[in-house]
Amino acid sequence: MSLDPSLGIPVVYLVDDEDVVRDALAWLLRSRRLLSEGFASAEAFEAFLATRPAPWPNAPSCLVLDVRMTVTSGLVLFERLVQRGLLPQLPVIFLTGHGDVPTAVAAVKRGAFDFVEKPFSNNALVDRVEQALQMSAQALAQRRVVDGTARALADLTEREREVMRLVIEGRPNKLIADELQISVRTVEVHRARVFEKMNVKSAVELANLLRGADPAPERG
Amino acid sequence: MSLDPSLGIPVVYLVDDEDVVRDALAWLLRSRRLLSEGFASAEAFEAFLATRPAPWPNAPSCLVLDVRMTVTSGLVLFERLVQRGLLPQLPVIFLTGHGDVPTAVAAVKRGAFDFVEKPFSNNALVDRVEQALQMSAQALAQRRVVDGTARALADLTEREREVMRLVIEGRPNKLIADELQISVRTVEVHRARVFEKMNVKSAVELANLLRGADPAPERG
DNA sequence: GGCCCCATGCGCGAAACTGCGTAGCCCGCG
DNA sequence: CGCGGGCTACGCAGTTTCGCGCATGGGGCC
Repeated sequence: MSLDPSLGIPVVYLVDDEDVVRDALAWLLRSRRLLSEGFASAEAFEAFLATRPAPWPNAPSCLVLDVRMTVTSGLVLFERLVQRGLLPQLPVIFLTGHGDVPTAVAAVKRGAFDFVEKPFSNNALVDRVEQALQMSAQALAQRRVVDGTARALADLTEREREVMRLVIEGRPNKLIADELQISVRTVEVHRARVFEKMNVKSAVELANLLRGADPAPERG
Repeated sequence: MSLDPSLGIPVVYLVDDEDVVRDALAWLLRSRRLLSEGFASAEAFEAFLATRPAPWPNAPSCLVLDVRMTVTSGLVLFERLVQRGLLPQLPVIFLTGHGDVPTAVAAVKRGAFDFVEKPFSNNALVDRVEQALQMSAQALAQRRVVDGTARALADLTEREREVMRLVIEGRPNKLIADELQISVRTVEVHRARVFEKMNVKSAVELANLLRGADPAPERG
């Protein structure tokens, strides 16, 4: 496997309230040439998050998270990360001492990357971490594309968006003009501007561009 | 929640080698007005599958599957169903007596709809079954669309597909003609035939149609 | 009063769509 | 063998749509 270097150096975040665990993990990861950063509580990690600029992470990252912690449980922190939409870019690997099937199943269904019981095999864990980083890299690349089109989209005029909507439904200018109660010429102007701003040359390209730019549904 | 009646009556398949469990589940489901069908082994269920016509299921269905069974484990059967691509249309709810986190996590990550420990709450299980049926119904509806376009696609000539490919890349007829070393007129003919066979009126509609007709990637 | 957005008109050339007709090729059917 | 039918390919002509430049005008906003 190989990570796109343009995405930056991968980082593994460790959140566990036991110093020894964090230290052991940090040592393990370091021995495999993986950079890590430790936090002793969910609060500490969230405080760290608050200092990060908006589009975060920008480097492939993953979170190794202890389920049971004092003050705030790993599950709660996880849920907050889900809410913030950080999941795809920051895959979460749970660590737990006490195997609890319903919790594990719920976490995975909710989008956790993995759920590992302690004690764990060093090899296996590092493998999972690397797979998580891989997924993060993919998500970051994907996000770049989506953000790009989203920014272009935001730059459109209201009218232009309106015209665009009808264009990507496949309607000819004439019908669009009719529907919006404006002249064909005006539609053409808007259409041209949309193509220009979205950096495409045809309606089909525009449609193709917009297909990848919307999220997928959830599961039960 | 409501199921599309055009999809047929929902069926819950029960695979468990213990008669009492099957009977209890059948009774439970029946009391909630859900049709079920029991199988005493993975083999029995697969034999049943073999008697089914190719596009199956055609009614919303789900499988309640015991993990531990003699002869063939539920996990093995599950894996075979995954291989056959039955998962989306036939969500699988695992039942297990012995909580095993790694197994549960692996199953869910592999696409199992749920993983429930015995003993379970009747209410909760029926809820999950109904959600699974709901998902199945969605998957079936989705499959219909995909199959429809796939059939139409298969009805195209080789040349027509070729032209179509370039059309949905957004290229004008002129360039397509150039690329295929044929006259513009011929391209127009093919293009028109493609639109006719695919039952669309514009290139954008065609692109939109083909977008939904391909599967999604996997997870680690 | 510039500046931007929206809207429109006119006109030209290019591209697209359609109908009608032609034609070679291959293949199966009687 | 001849004939119809499907596939591919092309031309001509007419209509429609598109793309674009040029010009005009009104309504906000700083």
